[in-house]
Amino acid sequence: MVRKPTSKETARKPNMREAILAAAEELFATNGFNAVSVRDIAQAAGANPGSVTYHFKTKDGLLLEIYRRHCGPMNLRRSELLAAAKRVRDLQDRLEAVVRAYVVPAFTSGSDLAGGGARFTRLRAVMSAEGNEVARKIIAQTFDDTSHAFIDAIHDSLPHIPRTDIVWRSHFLLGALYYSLVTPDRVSRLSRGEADGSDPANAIEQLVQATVAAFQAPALDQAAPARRRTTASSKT
Amino acid sequence: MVRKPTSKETARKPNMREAILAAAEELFATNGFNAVSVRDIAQAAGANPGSVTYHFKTKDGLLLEIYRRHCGPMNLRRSELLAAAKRVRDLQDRLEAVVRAYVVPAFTSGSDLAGGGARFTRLRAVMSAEGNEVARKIIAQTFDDTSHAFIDAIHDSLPHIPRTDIVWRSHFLLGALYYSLVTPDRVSRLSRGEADGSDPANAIEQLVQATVAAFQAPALDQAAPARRRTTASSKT
DNA sequence: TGATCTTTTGTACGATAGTACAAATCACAT
DNA sequence: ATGTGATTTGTACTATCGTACAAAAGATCA
Repeated sequence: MVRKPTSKETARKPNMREAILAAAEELFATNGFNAVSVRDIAQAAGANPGSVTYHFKTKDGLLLEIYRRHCGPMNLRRSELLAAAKRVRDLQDRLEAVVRAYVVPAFTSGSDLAGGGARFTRLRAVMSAEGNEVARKIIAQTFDDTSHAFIDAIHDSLPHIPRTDIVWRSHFLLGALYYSLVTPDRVSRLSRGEADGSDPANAIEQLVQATVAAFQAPALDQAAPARRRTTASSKT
Repeated sequence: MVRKPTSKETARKPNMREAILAAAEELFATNGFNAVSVRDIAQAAGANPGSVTYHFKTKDGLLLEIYRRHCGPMNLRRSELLAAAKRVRDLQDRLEAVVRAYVVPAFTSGSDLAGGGARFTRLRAVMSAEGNEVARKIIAQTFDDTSHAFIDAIHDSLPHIPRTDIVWRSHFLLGALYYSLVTPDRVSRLSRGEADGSDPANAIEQLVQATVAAFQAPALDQAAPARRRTTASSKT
């Protein structure tokens, strides 16, 4: 039997507010912020443009609410996975577990909260590329703590690597992660159909494997950068 | 003595067309395509909005011309560097040389052509994130050849790694490269000022070092994915 | 049922978008 | 100097943008 909505969550369409949020998330994540109009969002959600104003006041407010809804559950899940990963004894295994704890939630397909989800991660990728102001503020506030926690955990597994190198490499990890979600088709194209860039499990395994190796690379000696052998960097 | 312009390249401002292209490149690369208006570009170039229409007909045409101008010289330079890298005998050294040949041109600071330049690379990153149609077409046409050439070269240095893995890892490389150019300040912030994310030489060394290690990671056995030890991937 | 609060609709307003086009201005060969 | 072709300017048109707001519709409870 279908549950009869108790009080608040009623409307002609069951929870139109959610539909608008989902539509906006999808459209922003695939086309960017400015390319999508409020009318586009309303149409995709089967709503009236005025409804968007009613629920979220402004277009920025809509984006803000998308972030607000995801950040809490996502960081919670990440710190859970991180805590579990940190309990791994073997240093090598722990490193992989930590990386996995960072990567896995970003790829979860669930359109609902809890874990962030691939769509929200892609949204963040696009917003950061566009230099969106609203997103920039939230990210610096919300994600830097998580990032530091992961960097610390990785540093614990690799004590001989300077923190600076860890920061760079985890930055590369996030870039690779973002790009895999933004243009998965490129992988399929370049591999001539042999790999499916849209398959999350595949992407996760590849990303974890490659990233763990990158973290384990020897430290980059900043004091004497000219020491490194440079074979074919000529012809500048 | 200042050269007197011969015939074509004359205007009140020496080559206003170039100024518009440069301004558009800068604005698109930092704010995205739709966030920048033709009037913004004209103002930044010290030109009249009508001038943009005169030279490039449409806003898409302007973006197209930016790509057209860079792609030729950039791919030329890349294949030069790649050819030089492929002549390196030692496999380990060759791999690093190939990666360097891929990375270095993308970071060159010169605002003028020849090498692509960081600004154009950042532009490509933003356009790919936004799913820009004009950019998508050009990229598939122009860059896939270069990408394949690099993938082949890397595969030659790592014969025991399946091509699929190489594709994934070079995809991650491009993502990391893009992200480093999009938000360099994040590196400075997370390293608490110890690293300068905006320093190209620094970024290149870190990226090359990490990427070479990633490429050298053991192959990911796709036939038996459950074989891999999985320590803390529980709690799904 | 009728009162009241929440939500949706429809419409409209000012701002700004991309682009077109005629007039003005320039560089330069004659 | 003057005519000519290339470029720049100024302006205007239409479309669409984000947003506001009053009216309609729905839900809830006395």
